Amino acid sequence: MYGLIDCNNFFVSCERVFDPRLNGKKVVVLSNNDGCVIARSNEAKAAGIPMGCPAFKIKDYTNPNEIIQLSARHIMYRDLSNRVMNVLGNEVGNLQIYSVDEAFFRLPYEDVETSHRAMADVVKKVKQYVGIPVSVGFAPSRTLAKIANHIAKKDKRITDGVYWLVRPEAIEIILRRTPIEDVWGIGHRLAYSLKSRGIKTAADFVKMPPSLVRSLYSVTLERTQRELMGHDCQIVNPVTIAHKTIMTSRTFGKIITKYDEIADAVVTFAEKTARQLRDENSVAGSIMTYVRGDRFREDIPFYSNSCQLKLATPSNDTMTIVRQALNAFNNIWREGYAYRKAGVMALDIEHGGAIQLNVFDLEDHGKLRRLMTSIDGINNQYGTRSVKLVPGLQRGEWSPNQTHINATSKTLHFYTGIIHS
DNA sequence: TCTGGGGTCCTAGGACCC
DNA sequence: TCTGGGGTCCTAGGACCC
Repeated sequence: MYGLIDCNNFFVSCERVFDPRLNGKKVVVLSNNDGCVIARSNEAKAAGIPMGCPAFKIKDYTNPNEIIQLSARHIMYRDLSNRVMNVLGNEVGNLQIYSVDEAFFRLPYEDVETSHRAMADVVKKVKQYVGIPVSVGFAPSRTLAKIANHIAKKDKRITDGVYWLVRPEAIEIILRRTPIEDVWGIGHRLAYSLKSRGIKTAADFVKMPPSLVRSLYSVTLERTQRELMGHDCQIVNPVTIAHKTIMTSRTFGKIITKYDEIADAVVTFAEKTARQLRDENSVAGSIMTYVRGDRFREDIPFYSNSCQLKLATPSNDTMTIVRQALNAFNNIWREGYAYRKAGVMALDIEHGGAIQLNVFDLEDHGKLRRLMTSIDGINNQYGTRSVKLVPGLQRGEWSPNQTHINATSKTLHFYTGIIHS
């Protein structure tokens, strides 16, 4: 039996914690570049604004004067997420944190009654201590727990935020009411394909012969099907285990054409990637840099490319990562194109092995001098602003737009400074 | 005017080897 | 002119998730 706890409208709920005036209003939180909608209050959902809606299309759905648009503050969301997970972790073991706003766990007690009371209590405590509304769904598999959680959120008859989807007859009824595209693991491509075969609901899907599902599609989809039948297929790889890739990328706030300005972004992304590697006690075996133009502009030539380079020795050292990211960038840089996005990715990651030398371990002056010599060398080669030993993202020409930071919660200045982690 | 960022897994196909 | 069969490894790309 699996439980899934999921925060309701998480980013919007976070904003409301610090600004109660947002309660009852149509509120949306926008993606990094104020690009599109990544969280909606119930009121905004009721107005018909879809997830992922580009910000400039919001007016197609509702009077723009009635809706509050906010730039995302991911550092603050991460902070509140940790607090939610702490409250939850005190109550249940085997917590698998799946994303910033949801976690799976095993039945906390032997019997259903006690488990239900315990979880209803957790829902209350999270609201009371952290200020975030959450819902809990229980079911025999994680895919069904997703559906159960959805019901816990939607069904008005559920007043304590906890819903059990366990009895086979109940599961059957619910699957009949679940559109195929609402099943976890079935995106719009698969939903489109399945519908063309007459599979419209989760119940239709479960009736397909599993061997057919596998031969027509994949083992992944067959696992989803078995999960819907109530079998636990371990389809989740919780994010709490070590990362296999680490990426830092941004869409620029405007089109960038100059080498130095993009190199500045690449260096910044590489610094952050290296820092995260060290935070996770990992080293990367290779580094990839990519650049791309503006995919929505048809009036200018589009260019997109990437280059992956191995490191001589797996490393998490800022200097090493930055240098290789710039090497990769130099391989793909083309003069005369308009760039809108760049990113740096660490791959072939190894964990927990021998700790590599990194710049923050360098204490004696000889090492430090050699380090600075290296920095100078790189700066000479790539431009004076190439290397900065300041962790975190800098403000450059490429910086994303964030024009909707909620100014009313001024005490949160701390959260609004630099781009999110 | 304006369309995010950061992940995972699976598969097909090519390179290479014996 | 002829030119097998079977295996592994790697990569690119496509699908999905929040």
